[in-house]
Amino acid sequence: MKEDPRLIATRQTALDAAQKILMADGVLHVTHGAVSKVTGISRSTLYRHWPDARSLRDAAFRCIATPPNIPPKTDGPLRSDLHWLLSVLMGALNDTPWGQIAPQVVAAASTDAEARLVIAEFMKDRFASVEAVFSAAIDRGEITADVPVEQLIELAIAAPYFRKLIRHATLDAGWLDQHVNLICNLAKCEPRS
Amino acid sequence: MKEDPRLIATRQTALDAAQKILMADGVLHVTHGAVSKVTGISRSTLYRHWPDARSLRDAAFRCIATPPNIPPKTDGPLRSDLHWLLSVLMGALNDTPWGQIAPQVVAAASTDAEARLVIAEFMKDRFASVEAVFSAAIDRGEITADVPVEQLIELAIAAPYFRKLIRHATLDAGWLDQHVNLICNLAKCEPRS
DNA sequence: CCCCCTATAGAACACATTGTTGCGTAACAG
DNA sequence: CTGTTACGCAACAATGTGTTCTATAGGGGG
Repeated sequence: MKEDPRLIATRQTALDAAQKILMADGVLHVTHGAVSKVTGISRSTLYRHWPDARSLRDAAFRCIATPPNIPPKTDGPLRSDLHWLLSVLMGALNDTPWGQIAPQVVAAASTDAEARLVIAEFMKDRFASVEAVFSAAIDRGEITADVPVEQLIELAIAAPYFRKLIRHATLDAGWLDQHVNLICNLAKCEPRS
Repeated sequence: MKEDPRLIATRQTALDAAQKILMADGVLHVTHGAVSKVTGISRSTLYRHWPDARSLRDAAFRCIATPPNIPPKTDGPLRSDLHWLLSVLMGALNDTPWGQIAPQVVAAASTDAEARLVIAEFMKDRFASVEAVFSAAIDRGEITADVPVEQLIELAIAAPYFRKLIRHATLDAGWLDQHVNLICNLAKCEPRS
């Protein structure tokens, strides 16, 4: 028993429109009425698919927040691996829908457990990627095992997000170079009590 | 000609209620009707003070976002100064209204220039505080002048905000110790090309 | 102390958004 | 071909938004 093609078509059309509205006008404007106006789909039909405004917004969020796959690279020197990985993250923030809606997900997360989950899973993947890079460096003996990897991962990821979401500063190649330098130095310098 | 005390009283009462609603239920629920219901102030009166929903919400935001004054301390060792300063910032994020509404300001900033301004000014103060600490350390000769101060400031501040707003992780004394250690190490370790 | 000014309360109004319901129609599946 | 199901449409209530009018109560200047 295959799924009714009408269901699929409606869902697809509506979600496409919802995403466009989300990115263009913000979460507040993602509404059954607005999607109906854009797509021509009846409002009651939309309500049948997404019973309330929240579920509609959540659906739009989830569509966009799907993380891009990050092909692993843990073979080169630490600096090289980190640079490549962070450039991917930076690119996602700069050039994908995720970068545009992330602030709104962050805000939603302050009152909404669902949004917190979206972020938590998203970040879990990011942390795992960076962690793999550091682990490989330790295995190679490039850095010692006693460096505070957890903290370095956090700093590595926090900086681009902070610049993008909070400071609204640019994320360009020049900044990335400096950032990677700093993290690498930190990973390789001896802790002084 | 003094200002009518009724104006002042109304504004005060309404803004207090608006702030409570903002923190408890989110920006969406800050509405003339809601404030009216809580305070007993007539809806028409509220509209006379704040002509539309946006101005009411902005007013509530601005009330809360007023930064706490940070008394400067730049006399001790770098580690001590930094620890003290960041503990103040951390405390603000943990225990003041600002920590609760910051996510919503961040989200608003993605589509609203007004909110971007609020954040920019807020961060400008924070950066200046940290910068003063580093400058003093350089003057004392505790660190060399060639450390990338700009980046260190950003890392120092980015980490607590990232943890609080995005990861929703705890900001406790133990974490702060580690964080300060890391930043200090970074400030004092020799760059390796 | 009194009068004028003005802020407030209250009600009525138009309008948009949110969400529900019932019904006729059209499309899909077996 | 027939039963099921999704769709569009219209009507509906409830809430939020914003305006306008009038009556009243409170404060300040003379």
